[in-house]
Amino acid sequence: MSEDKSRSSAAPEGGGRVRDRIFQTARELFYRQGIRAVGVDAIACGAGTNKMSFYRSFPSKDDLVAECLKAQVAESWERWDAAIAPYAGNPRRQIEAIFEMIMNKACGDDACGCPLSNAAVELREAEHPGHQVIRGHKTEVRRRLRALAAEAKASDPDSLGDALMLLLEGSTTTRLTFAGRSGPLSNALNAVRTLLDAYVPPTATAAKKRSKAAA
Amino acid sequence: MSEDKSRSSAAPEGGGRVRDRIFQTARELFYRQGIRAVGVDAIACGAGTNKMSFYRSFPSKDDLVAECLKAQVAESWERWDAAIAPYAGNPRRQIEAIFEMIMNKACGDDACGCPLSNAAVELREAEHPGHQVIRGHKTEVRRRLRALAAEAKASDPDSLGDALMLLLEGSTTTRLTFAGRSGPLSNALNAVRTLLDAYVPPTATAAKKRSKAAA
DNA sequence: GATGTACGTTACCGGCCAGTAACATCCTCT
DNA sequence: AGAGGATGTTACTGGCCGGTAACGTACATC
Repeated sequence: MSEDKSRSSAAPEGGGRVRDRIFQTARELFYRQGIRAVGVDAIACGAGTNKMSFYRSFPSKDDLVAECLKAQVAESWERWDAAIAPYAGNPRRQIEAIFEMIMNKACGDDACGCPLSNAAVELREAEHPGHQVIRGHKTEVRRRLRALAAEAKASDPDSLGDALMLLLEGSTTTRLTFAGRSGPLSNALNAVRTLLDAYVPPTATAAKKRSKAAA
Repeated sequence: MSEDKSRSSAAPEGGGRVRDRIFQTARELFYRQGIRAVGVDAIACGAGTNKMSFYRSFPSKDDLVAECLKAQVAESWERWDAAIAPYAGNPRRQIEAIFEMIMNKACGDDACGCPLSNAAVELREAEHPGHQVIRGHKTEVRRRLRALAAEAKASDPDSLGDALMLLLEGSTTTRLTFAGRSGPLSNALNAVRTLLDAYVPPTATAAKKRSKAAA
């Protein structure tokens, strides 16, 4: 009982420790078992509290779901930016880095694909608050991939960007059916590099690598 | 005598009209609203009958789900075979035809992506009877795409086949988030053709097209 | 006319679901 | 010491879930 370690109530309003525990527990359970498969009782219990404390922190399960998706979006962009940061000015390498990051994260050993895409399957009611979160995120992914393709001076940036997005979505999706890297995503990076080679015309800087391969 | 068509007891057990109505209703509702979102009451009611008749035809909802997935697999291969049949001996054209078929079916105007992939998201319990159906289907898709890539004399058939599968899965997945063809799948065929061009070495028969484009 | 079969109807079960009320506790800050 | 806020506890509602029992009805065949 007296085994308490950390105690701080600095959050401005409604934000306490219990809320964070519930939030993290919910994100994990939603991701592992699916949103519809997890009840608020299971979330509260998994967070070491009870349903009453849940409803003191969140107005409803749907609101929690939407908030979890928003947090997922934010974390996703953090990883995205961190992945491409080391290769600023090298859009081709940045694109590869994004896919490497995805391979390790959403397609890793204990991964279950993309939480946003999975949520899009589970939440079919058009009025669910999580819908615009998902759609906004995917739209931004598409925009950024197209922008990177343009920065890489692709012959058709929109086409390349969309192709990369399809590969990305396909990679996370197949992760749910094929365990580990045994599935087609083992060749995802090959596909990315092939598309880059095909869409990005040989420039002066890239010519040396290309001529070297041809020799 | 007992050789009538609609009423014979040729079906081993339980094959009637109500069963078919329930089956078709379930497939439609599962596809549109999701498997977990549809209860047996809604299925029976949608089929113009009641829950009791449901359980006279199917031992459980999970069995019905698995049977729906099996039917989906069978129909999927029918469409696949019908799509590639006109282009026998032309694997490259067959691959394009498959994607065209997918664009019209799983990514059509009123489509909700791939029922099998969606089911993989919703059915996370490892012991669900539908799991092996999904996995078997996706494995066969992968095998056939790789075989087509090999038949097309791709430089790396497995890599091309997997890339095509990722594009395919990505196309159906993005359909749930982007309405109509507004999403990245508008460039799916471009990606397919680009990959085919990149993986399939220019042969004598393909050289004329390629040299024509280069001129 | 008897029988069997397919189907409809009603009622019910236990369990889980999302969500709430009322009350007790404890911690923290003043 | 006292107050207020955050949390735990118990019990509850109403509804839907998957699944079942018992019974009634229509029909077709023999």
